[in-house]
Amino acid sequence: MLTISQLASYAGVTVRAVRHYHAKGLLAEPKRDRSGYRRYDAAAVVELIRIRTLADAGVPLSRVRELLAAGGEEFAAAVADIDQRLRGEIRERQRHRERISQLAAGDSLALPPVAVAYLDRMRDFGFRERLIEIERDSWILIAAQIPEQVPAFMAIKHAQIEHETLRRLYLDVGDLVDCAPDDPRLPALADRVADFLEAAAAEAAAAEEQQPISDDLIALLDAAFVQSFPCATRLLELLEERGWTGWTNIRRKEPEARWRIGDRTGKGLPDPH
Amino acid sequence: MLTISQLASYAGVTVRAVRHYHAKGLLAEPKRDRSGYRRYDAAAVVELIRIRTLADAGVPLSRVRELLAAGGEEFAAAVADIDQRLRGEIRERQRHRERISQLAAGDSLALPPVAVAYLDRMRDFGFRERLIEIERDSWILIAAQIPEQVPAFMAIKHAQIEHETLRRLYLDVGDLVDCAPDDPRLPALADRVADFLEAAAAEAAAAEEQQPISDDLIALLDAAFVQSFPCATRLLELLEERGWTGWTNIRRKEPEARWRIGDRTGKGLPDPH
DNA sequence: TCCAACTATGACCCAGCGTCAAGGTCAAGA
DNA sequence: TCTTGACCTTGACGCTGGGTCATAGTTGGA
Repeated sequence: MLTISQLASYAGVTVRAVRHYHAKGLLAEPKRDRSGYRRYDAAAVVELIRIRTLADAGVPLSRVRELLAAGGEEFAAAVADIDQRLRGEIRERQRHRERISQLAAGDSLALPPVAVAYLDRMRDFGFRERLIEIERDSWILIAAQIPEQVPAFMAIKHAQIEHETLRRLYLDVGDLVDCAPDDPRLPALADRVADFLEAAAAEAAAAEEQQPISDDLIALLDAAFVQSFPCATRLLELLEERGWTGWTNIRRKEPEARWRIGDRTGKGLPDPH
Repeated sequence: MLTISQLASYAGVTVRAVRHYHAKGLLAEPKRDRSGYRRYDAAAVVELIRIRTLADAGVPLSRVRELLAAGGEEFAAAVADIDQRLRGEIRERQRHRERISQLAAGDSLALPPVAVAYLDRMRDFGFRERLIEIERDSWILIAAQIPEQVPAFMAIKHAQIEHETLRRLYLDVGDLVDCAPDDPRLPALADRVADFLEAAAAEAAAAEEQQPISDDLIALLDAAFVQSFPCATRLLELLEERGWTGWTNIRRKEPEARWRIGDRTGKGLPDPH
């Protein structure tokens, strides 16, 4: 008669595994000797090897019993099932490999290549790194919500950044990214933004109407902007004085505002569902 | 400010996952409102999306923090590491697929094709199914211990089974597989076995010396034989009377026997290590 | 005011064992 | 005979990535 460690070593498994199989009901508990030790016969070795053979072939322990008892057809069906699971797991890892290599290639997480290209273009033009990070985070949010619309928006953004007047305006916004709310340059900047919007109002409105974004996302993006840009609240106030409201989706102020940027009460961010 | 479910749905994860990331220290706990509810800002959404992006690429959570903080080089190194792990997991599943398909092809678990062929040959010759099962179990044990020697032994067995006199002897052993220990045919069978051994002694000894098997394995195989063959003990006794000892490795009885077949005291099966 | 939907914490669950912990047993050497 | 080291026993926690209750407090709209 064999002790548990002899049994285990004959079958090439650990003692712990044998006990585990007992606990799972895969291997019958043998009789005990007078001191309570398990004592096995040769048949137990054969059974344990059969269990291991299945387990080593990727059969989950929960199905081992079924397969040990199965005849040809059931066995084949179960094997087909397990093989399908294995293929699924392989495909999953392969997708993971693709994704992770893309992450390693791009310099920024969770962004499509077009967006990374846009951020690089901003660097080319000498935008401040802080502002680029704010942009990056905005696009992470957008890509997470409406990934299919990102290319269209990126096309607009690329056009905008190549537009000299607009680019200078952006650059100047970037220069004030860390300024205090009472910075004297803010009102002048607000004037320029308002002037530009007046000049390009029709054009901008048309572009924005093309792809409507949900209010939720706009509110989230505005909130992100305000949080990472200390004097943003002040700038938005100045713009409101000049008849414009919002930032992500800036538009002429209407008589009654339905939501406000920087609103921290939660009203501006209803459940997106 | 966002509630946890709003945060979760913006990032496309479950509330439970968010709390799990808090518990793991991946996502900073936000401030609470007066009722103890977590309140998030837009930056938390970005951070959560970054975490999900990594997790969705197969990065284990335990490494996510490291990768979020990593610069280009460290990131690349970590990615290479993770990719290697993924490849290993893929290879493992592929091996599993191979093994399991082999199991589905062969009619018996844990046996190499040569052994399956031998068992089929036994069926051709009309051996009893019980005896075939005993053979199968023996070969499972052998294949588990010394897989590399199985083909050599199988060659011997194939030769033996094609040898008519020997085959008839085996067949008659098989016919007595379920007999009682006092069956009158047993002594006659023992005589025939002894006679055959006398005649083929030199030959058999030479064949067995070729590939020595460990005493442990021989004892295990003999024990398996005795357990599944009720009158085996009696048959072995009769053979001992005729000057032969053992079964798996049957040989002339020596003046002092170092181990005995069917010995249930454990002495015959020392730790194989 | 009530109810549905949310939030909080805590705990158990899955696989397949590895790894202590704490104590009992056994065989052999001094 | 005592000791020592190698076994044996059960029980419990750990890992991964959360899912799924359970119980209780909160919120918001009708």
